[in-house]
Amino acid sequence: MQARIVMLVDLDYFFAQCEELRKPSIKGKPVVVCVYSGRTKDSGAVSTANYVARKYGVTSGIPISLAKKKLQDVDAIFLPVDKEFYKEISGNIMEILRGYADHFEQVSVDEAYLDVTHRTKANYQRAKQLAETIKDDILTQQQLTCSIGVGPNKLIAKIAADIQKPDGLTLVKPEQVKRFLAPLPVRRLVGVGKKTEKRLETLGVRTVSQLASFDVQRLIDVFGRKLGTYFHNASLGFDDDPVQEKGEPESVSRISTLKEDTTNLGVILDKAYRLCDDVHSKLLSLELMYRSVSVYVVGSDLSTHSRSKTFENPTSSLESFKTAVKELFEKFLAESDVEARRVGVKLSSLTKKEAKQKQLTSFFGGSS
DNA sequence: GTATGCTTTCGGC
DNA sequence: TTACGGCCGAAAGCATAC
Repeated sequence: MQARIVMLVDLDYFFAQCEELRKPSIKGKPVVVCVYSGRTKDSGAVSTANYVARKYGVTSGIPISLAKKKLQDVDAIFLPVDKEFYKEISGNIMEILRGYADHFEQVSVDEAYLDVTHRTKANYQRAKQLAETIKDDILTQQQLTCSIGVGPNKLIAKIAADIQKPDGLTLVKPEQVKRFLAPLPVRRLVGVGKKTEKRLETLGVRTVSQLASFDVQRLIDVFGRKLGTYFHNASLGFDDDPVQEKGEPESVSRISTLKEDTTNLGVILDKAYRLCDDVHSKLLSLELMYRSVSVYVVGSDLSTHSRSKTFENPTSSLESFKTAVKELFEKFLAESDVEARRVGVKLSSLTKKEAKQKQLTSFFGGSS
């Protein structure tokens, strides 16, 4: 593949920044955006907090009550998440970003990759100017800040964007890649999770530079050809994954907290079937069919569990969905004594609802 | 023996 | 003192296919 220039644009503390936008008077105060579960007044978790709140140790995922404790003597703002509002703002920004890219890929509500090779003539000076223009434009049009990483591929752009934030801009030119990556822990590479980190550590590999000098054949022996080759390439900063528009989602799910912990199938199904209706209507609006059904349980001890089943053929039936959900929860309750705190349902192995199935049916079904 | 697919769990945002 | 969401895709661990 020819030399590319890829950017990752990451909107800073996105949900909290959206709230500052809606109500500028809260700027400068700690802003904590929360998902309230509705169980008790303050049950729930922190989704995002602005940097003022982060100074007090309030970060994503901590319990709301803990966040309140950390901010007890401070004039802090606690707000419930308003996803629709954030999506609307995200949509505006993604539209702006798309206009600056040869190829565009939105990866989440607040992140997108831009391949800008052509319009910068593969020149980093121009790429830096373009990134500054993008930051200005987002600030002018939406009054939001972002952090941008620029590099020869998605792997480098992503890691670069994390170097300076909020309101950061980090360029890593091809000739800088090696020194940029060398000191990083292997954990920073996409594809290296906790287990893989451990396995690499037993091989004496902790940093990317150690990975880079590790024998490829041994990596392949340990991790298999696909993964071994990938690790080797990543350690050298090679990544040919193209920037391209995401197709359809791979799964559609909903999860919700119960009023009280329970092992009662009826109570669980009452909640789960309503989640099924939501997920199914989402499925139809996307014109997709599913082949796999999963259920989740988060136990009273916050342990997570799931069960799933995969059908022979894709379908879009709500009845089959609910029947499968019932079977899966029955199965789960029969083989576990976990009390359910939260329950969820998921459809996956999604495919476009189209002529393909019909062709198969008419081919095999003949006269019908 | 490796690749692929399915199931379950993990972790980032 | 404890405290605890919702969603997604990645990771991990098997089972089975090639």
